Formats: sequence, C-alpha cells, structure tokens
Amino acid sequence: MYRNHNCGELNIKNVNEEVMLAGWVQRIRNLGEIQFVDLRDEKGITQLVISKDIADAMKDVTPETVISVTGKVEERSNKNPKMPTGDIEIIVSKIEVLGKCKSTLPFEINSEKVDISNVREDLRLQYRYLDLRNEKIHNNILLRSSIMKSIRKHMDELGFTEIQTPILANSSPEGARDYLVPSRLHAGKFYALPQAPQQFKQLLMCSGFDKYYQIAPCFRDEDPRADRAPGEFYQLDFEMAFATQEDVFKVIEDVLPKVFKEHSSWKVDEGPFVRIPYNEAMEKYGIDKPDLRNPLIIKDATELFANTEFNAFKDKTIKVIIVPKGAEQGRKFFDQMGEFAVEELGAKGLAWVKVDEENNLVGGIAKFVTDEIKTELGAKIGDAIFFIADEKAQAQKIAGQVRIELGKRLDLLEKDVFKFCWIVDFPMYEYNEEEKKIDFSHNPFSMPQGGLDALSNKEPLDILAYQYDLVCNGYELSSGAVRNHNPETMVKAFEIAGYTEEDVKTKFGALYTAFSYGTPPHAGCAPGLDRMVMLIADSENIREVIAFPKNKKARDVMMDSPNFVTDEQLKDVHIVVTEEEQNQE
RNA sequence: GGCCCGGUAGUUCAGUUGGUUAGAACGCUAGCCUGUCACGCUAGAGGUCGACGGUUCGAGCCCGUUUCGGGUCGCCA
Repeated sequence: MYRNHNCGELNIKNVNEEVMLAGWVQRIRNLGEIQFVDLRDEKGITQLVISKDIADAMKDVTPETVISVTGKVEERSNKNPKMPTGDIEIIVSKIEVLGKCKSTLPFEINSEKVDISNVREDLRLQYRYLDLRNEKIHNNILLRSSIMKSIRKHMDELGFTEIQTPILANSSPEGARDYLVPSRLHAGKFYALPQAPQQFKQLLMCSGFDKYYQIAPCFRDEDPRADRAPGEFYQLDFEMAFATQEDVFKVIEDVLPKVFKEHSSWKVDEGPFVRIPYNEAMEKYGIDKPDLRNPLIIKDATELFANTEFNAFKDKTIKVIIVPKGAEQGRKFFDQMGEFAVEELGAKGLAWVKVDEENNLVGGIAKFVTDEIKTELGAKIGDAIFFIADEKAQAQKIAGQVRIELGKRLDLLEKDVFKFCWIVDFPMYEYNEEEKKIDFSHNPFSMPQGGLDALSNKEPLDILAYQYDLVCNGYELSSGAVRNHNPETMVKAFEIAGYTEEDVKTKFGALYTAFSYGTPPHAGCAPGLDRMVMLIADSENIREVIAFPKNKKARDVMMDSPNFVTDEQLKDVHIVVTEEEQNQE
C-alpha cells in the first residue's frame, strides 16, 4: 500500500525495478528543471529524482513531510560514496503526501549544520517526538532496546526467571521520597510507587523462586542530576536464593561485559572485576565510585609531616597526589588548581612542589618538604606533588575531587575503555551529625558481616555489611547486598538504628513474617539500565537515552504533566486541594 | 532548599562605555537554475531583547524583584 522497500536497502542490484518507498523528506535540492529529494525512514536515506513534469506534486512537500513515492531504481551518474544507497536513485513517477508538515519547525532536524545537542533542552523535550527523529537520539533509543534484549537473553541463559512485581505498592519509611497514589476504595489511604522492588523480590526468594530478575521501573521523588533521571528510572533488578556475594558478582561479571561488548567498540573489563573495600576506596580515590581510567592514586602523608614546621599542615590529615610529568606545568596551572580547590571544593589551600631535573624539590612549599619525604612518597624526577591538608574525611573528599579534576585538565583518562570495579565492605551504619543518631549507611536489609553476633557485640560504626556497589568509569552502576533473612537479626539491626520490633513489624510486616516461615539466604543486585545505556552510548546526559524524559523539575513539558485534575476525580479519591495550592501554579 | 550559569528572530548566537532604524549564520517564503547530495545565486518576511519595577534625557546593556531552564551541593535506604 505505502511501500515495498525501506529507504536503506536498495542498491545496484535493484536497478530497473519498480519500487514504492515511504518516509520523511529530509532535504529538497531544487535545481529548477530537476529536484533531488532525500527520503528518510528508520533504515536509511534514498535519493529521489523529481523531474519537471511531476514537479506540481511537490507543491505541498516541505522538509519533514511524510510521502510515499512510486518510481524506478536507476544507477546514478554521480554516485555518492558517503551513502549506503549512494549508487542508485529513484526516478519518481508518482508522489503521494501522507502527512503534511508545517514549514517552520521548532528546530532543524537531522541538520548537518546544527548540532542538536546545542538546542535548548526544554524545547527539544517539548517537541520530543520531533527530537526523536534526530538520528543520534533515535539511535540511542534503538540501542536501549537492543541492550534490554541482550540483558534478557543472557539472564535467561543463566537460569533467571523474569517476574513482574506491583507498581501500586506501599510507601516505605526509609530512603527516598515516595510518589503517592491516592486510593479510591480506601478513603485517606495511599499506594506508593515502588522505589525499587526490594521487598517483593526478597519475598519471591521466600517463595522458592531460585533466580529472579526484572527490568524494573523504579520511582523516587528526588531532585535529578545529569546522570540521574528525574522521577522514574529502570533497573536490571535481580536476586538469587542460596547465594553469596561472589555468586552475585559472577552473574554481573558474566552478563555485563557481554552486553557492553555487543554494543560498543570500546575495550571492556573482563571479570573478575577489581574489588576495593570501601575504606580503601576512600583512602586511595577519596570517593566511593572511583573512575579507574584515571591513573592517579591518593597517598597518605600524615605521618611524614608529623613534625612539620608548616602551620597549615600541623595536626592535619595530609593527602598527597603525585602527578607524573606534572613538573612540566607552569605556575598558572598550579594557581588555577589551587583556585579550583579553594573555591569549588572549600579547601583551605592546595600546596604543591615540583621535582626538577636534578631531582631537587622546587616551587610551592618546597622548603617544607624534605628529601626524605620525597623518597618515602616515591616521587621521581619530573613529578609534581599536590598536598591536601584537612580533617580526615574532608581531606579525603577534597583529594578525591582534585584527583578527578587533574585527570580532566591533564587529559589523563584512558580512552575508549570501560573499567569496572566492585566497592565492597560498606559500613552498615553511619553517624547522623544533624540528628545525633545512628543511621543505616546504605540498605537496611543488608546482612551485617558477623551477623547477630556482630550486632550484639561490636561498635555499630565498626560493623561492615555484605553490601557492595558496582562502579564503571566513575559512575555508580549498581548497589547490591547479601540480605538479612533472619528475623532476629533484622530486628536487632533496626534496633541499632532506632527502630523498635513493633516498628519493624508495622513497616515491613510481610517481610518480617515471611522470614519466620523458612527463607533461604539470598543476595542480589540492581544495575541501573539508564546509566548502562548512557555509558554505552558515551553520553553524559541520562535524558539522551530516555524516550520521554522529565525535566529537572520532574515536569513532562510535552504532555504538561503533572497537572490539575477535575473536582470529580479529586472527590473520587477523597482529596481536597486548597485554593492556595491551586493559586501557586 | 543553598550556590553557580543562562533566557535577544523559528534555531544557534553576537550586541563595545548606557546613545540613530537591535545584527549574523542556519532555517523559512518568493524568483532564477538539469546532476545536486551541507546544491548555488538573488530578494524578502521574521523581534513585547523572559516578566515586572527602578535609576537615567535615554536601558537589550546598570540596579531590584520575579519567572523559566540547565549544572552542582543537600537529597537519592
């Protein structure tokens, strides 16, 4: 009816065939007696030739108009080697306009003159259906589909069962803010969209499903970031019965390298991935999601400066970053790094020295750095050394950010490679300075290392958890844990964070009760799908890999959502909106 | 919620110390053009300079408020 070929498949072998093509007009080159039209569909572009005698049919045809054409395939006299279909063209005999297009578009589509990523993002999101015609972003969505297929294939091969869990779920007191859904049948009560299928998947373990997975939608009402989607996102959520941390690692180390390799030409780390204990990560990288493409490593020099004369270093934790060939940099570079550290990071300063060609310490704070210190740190001829002095946690954090910035400014990152690592042994608890109490540092359902015994006998802040993060190129791809499947241990773990047994029963009743009916030890993980696609697509903006993303304020500017609803609808769900609230818009 | 950056033609941007009628490129419209493929040439249309208020003889530009958008910190078990 509309077409018998797509726009990407005709070639020299089809010459003389009578064909029908349909698609979008990408460009019209009108030379008077003859017009050339680039016709585009998802599969490619084919050049049409419109002669003077049917030029009338082009009257309503503007770029992005949808047409169907009939014509004969001919070999081109001027071939275009840049196009897959560049050997042929279609001598058009008939044009049918299937969908007219306004002559002025909100932005140029598939223009080689304008980079779409420079166009205002809110405009692109308002006309997302047009934006998705752009090849680059269109391909991101196709890539995402292909990645999901690949994930399902490899998870199935490992014996996982895909199970869907409810979207209308319950509010959970810990963690992110919930998206609430008012109940019509139960006045005053609310569902919540799941922040993750956490409790459901643990219950599936109790039910005897051996290996569960799902590409699961998750909803969190928190502010977004460039790498964090507003409102909703997807995870490859999985959980395994009778499994240890290592069993979970093996699954990831099998599936992810395959998925990445199938979709990228970059080098991909093979399993087993590097394991870095949380404390070591904070020491060496100053962050719990280190980018291992960056070769710089933070060293500790607190002991070496124990008797220093330099006031800024007295009684401080001293962190050191040695930059090979850093001595080549001029004064300006060191000044700008210092400016960055002070202004952006809140550092008190950023001290530095160079090791010159005679192996002497010069510049910066050279007079406070002894040769002994230089030797102990392993600094060599041509190195620059940066020093960060502060309270321990702050010094780690600042050094971590300085390390990242040095990597950027000196272009030190290894190219075209995906480097994975596991951050393991997260602390179970952390101290909440504001509320002066102990909080779960990560996931309250994690198994503490040492179990009930550790909870009963160790300092809470010293207890580690079987809790791990998967990191790729500086992005946190996933959290995961061996779960706490013992009701007694669960109650004790929550007790330390200030919850009573009654709280646990009320808030996590199903899980608590289920665990008393025979639940296997289980463990799992949930890599973020959007971030995976973003990494593979080599994009720095997560909205570029989501078909219809919300903006920074969690609004869908295309559908104009969220929005007011009718009084009838409100009445149904027993909600009263005050005038004041309505006027705020 | 804090901090930073931005809003000028359909799009991307320029706009000097505050001083004629606010410009460029691309796009759009019209005309010319038979081998283009980022076609070319000629002409034209297109602006509440985000909004409001202030300073000034005079504001796109300075000041204040506000709004919209992005980045980041908080937040994200």
